[in-house]
Amino acid sequence: MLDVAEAAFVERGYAAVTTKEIAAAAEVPIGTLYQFFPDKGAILQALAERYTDLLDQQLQHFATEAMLSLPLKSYVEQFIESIDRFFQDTPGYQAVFAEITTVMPETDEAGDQQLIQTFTRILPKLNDHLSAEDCEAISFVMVKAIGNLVWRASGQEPKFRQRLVKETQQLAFNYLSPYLLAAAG
Amino acid sequence: MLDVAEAAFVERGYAAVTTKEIAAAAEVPIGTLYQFFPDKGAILQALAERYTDLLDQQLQHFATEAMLSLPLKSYVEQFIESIDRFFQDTPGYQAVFAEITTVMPETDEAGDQQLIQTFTRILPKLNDHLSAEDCEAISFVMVKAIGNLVWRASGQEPKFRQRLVKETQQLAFNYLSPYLLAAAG
DNA sequence: TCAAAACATGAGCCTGGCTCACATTGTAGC
DNA sequence: GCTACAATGTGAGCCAGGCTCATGTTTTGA
Repeated sequence: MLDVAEAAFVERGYAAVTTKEIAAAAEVPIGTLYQFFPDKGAILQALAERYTDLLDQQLQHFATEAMLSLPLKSYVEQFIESIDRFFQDTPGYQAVFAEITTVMPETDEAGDQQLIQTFTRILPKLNDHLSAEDCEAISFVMVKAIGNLVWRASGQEPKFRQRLVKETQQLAFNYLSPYLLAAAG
Repeated sequence: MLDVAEAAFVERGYAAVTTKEIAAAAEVPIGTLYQFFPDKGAILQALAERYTDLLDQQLQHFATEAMLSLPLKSYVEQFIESIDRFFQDTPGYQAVFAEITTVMPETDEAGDQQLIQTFTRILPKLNDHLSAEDCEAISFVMVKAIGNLVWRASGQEPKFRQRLVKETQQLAFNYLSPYLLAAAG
């Protein structure tokens, strides 16, 4: 049912898809659809949560020993590549989150907050001198800046997209270096 | 008329405001409203263009001799402070652009593109060794990353917001340094 | 076997964007 | 001043889409 809605949203956009269509495509009467979801927005929200959990899971991978022991440069590069790949492989994510921001800003915020928290928990493992405040601010910047950049990049021509991903890696590395490199105070 | 719509959108959000209400508040019949704007989205678009021009004008200020001769650090700091101030002083911008992204993505894209172009024209004045490609990629990153960061920061608690603005300045400076500092190749 | 509870259904309500037939005002030729 | 015609203003109502709820239909349990 969610999958049917997802496919429709991806293809034609949230606003253009009617609840009647979703119900018809899922081969259930509208009444039944409204027993599972209190309103149209809830369908979007359910999808959003599914996606955020998926992306969050990917981030978790960067909390593993193997990853944490990499040089910062490689770590950041792989991190961003992984996000880029997620966006490429999950076209629904974009379709859903483009809408979520306006239709349900709280849900969008909650999703970002989940990612920020995950990242805030990773940071001390890279440098245990960082204060909690630092970690929160850095995570915020990373999630909001990189999330938006990679998202916007994914809509560009492949060649330019490649370049933008590289720039994003540069941006992230240059930003994090002073906080995370051994030389930092 | 635009001002009436703006006030309503800021207060209650685009979706919650009906065209009938706008017409009533502006003391014109709906028919008349629809002579000025082909549809509800056009009102939003008109507001968006007004805002983008306003912000673009602020960016132009950073193409002046006086500004260009500043050290990169101060230049970047003032640049971002200026954007932050714009967001603070122009609550309508946020209300409008939160919607624009989904309701009229082309318009949103066009707005960003206008800012990117302006910035692409400034960059060679800071370092004339940069290729056109470099300039475009850097501008893209700056507009999308900083725009989003400052926007999201503006919804946070004042103290945290301050911190985020500082981090954004750091982010921008660290990113631009290799491209723009004399030492750079 | 039969109440009564639980669930499924889709006709239709309601709201909000937008239209268009009609009213009003403005213009020009006599 | 009067009439014909154009330009403009107006708001009742059309239509689509989100959502409800009265009415079946099935399940449960005594």
